[in-house]
Amino acid sequence: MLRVTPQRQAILALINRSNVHWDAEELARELVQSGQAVGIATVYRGLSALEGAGLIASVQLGDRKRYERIDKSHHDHLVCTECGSLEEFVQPEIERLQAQVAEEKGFRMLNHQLLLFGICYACDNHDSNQDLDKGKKI
Amino acid sequence: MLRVTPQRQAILALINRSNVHWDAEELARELVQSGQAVGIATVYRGLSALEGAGLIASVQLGDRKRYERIDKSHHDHLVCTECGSLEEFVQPEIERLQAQVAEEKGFRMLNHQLLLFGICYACDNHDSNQDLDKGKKI
DNA sequence: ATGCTAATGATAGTCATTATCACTATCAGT
DNA sequence: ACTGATAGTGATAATGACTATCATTAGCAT
Repeated sequence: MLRVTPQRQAILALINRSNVHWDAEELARELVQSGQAVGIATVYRGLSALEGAGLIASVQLGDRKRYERIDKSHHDHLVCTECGSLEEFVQPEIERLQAQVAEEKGFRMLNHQLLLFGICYACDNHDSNQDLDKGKKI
Repeated sequence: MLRVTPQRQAILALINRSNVHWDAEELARELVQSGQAVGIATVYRGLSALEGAGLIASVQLGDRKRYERIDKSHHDHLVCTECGSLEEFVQPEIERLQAQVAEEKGFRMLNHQLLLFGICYACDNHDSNQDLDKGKKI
């Protein structure tokens, strides 16, 4: 049922090629620049389909949804509210405790999302830099 | 600067009166029914102001933001993707490990959000009930 | 009581995402 | 390879949650 199209291949390739956390608009812009423009609606549908197929993963950040490549290992995110950057981390013990909580509550956990909001090292140590004020807030 | 108005008192009272996780629309509807109608824009501003003042808390769920009363203790949420219900839980060890991760990364954590998505006990054991299909998906 | 200014509320606007729809492309079965 | 069923595309309209605007109202510091 899920068809392989040039548009989806382009989207998938771009996401798998880097550690960037893309949102639909950024991805569409990048595809235009690389000469393989894809309609914005198709980008949204493609991202949704690829996520459904387990080929990419997503992080819901406020009103925006960002997509990233799939790692071998699940990870969570540190979100800098100054510059919008996402940093990844892995903490197996947290994962284990989450599963344990769900188990205790009779809750069949399918998924989870852990976001730590705050100021990243770079922003915390260079906040005299006025340029950073232009960074997107979350 | 933050003024006390009947509208905000009504909003605060409603949220503090129950364990319900309200969103702006639901709250506005409830206020209309209780005879103290408040403009939808005022509800949004009131919720934001009350959260800023530390009188209520919020959980960002997909595209919607829900508000809840402040407990003595921080808690996280189990989100049922079948019926949309929110269940709360506390796991101090997870909290501690989060702080430790941030510390190690040189990240100044200000806040966090942990959501466990899945099927709650009620939905998991009564999914033959067709009515549940009408439940709002997250 | 008075005035400064925050708050209200009706409504218009914003913005990310989804639906629509005519058309195109994939792919399974011949 | 041909072809039909149907999934995908893309331009654009629609949706829906939230925010801005602005004239008017109302806390609250003095």
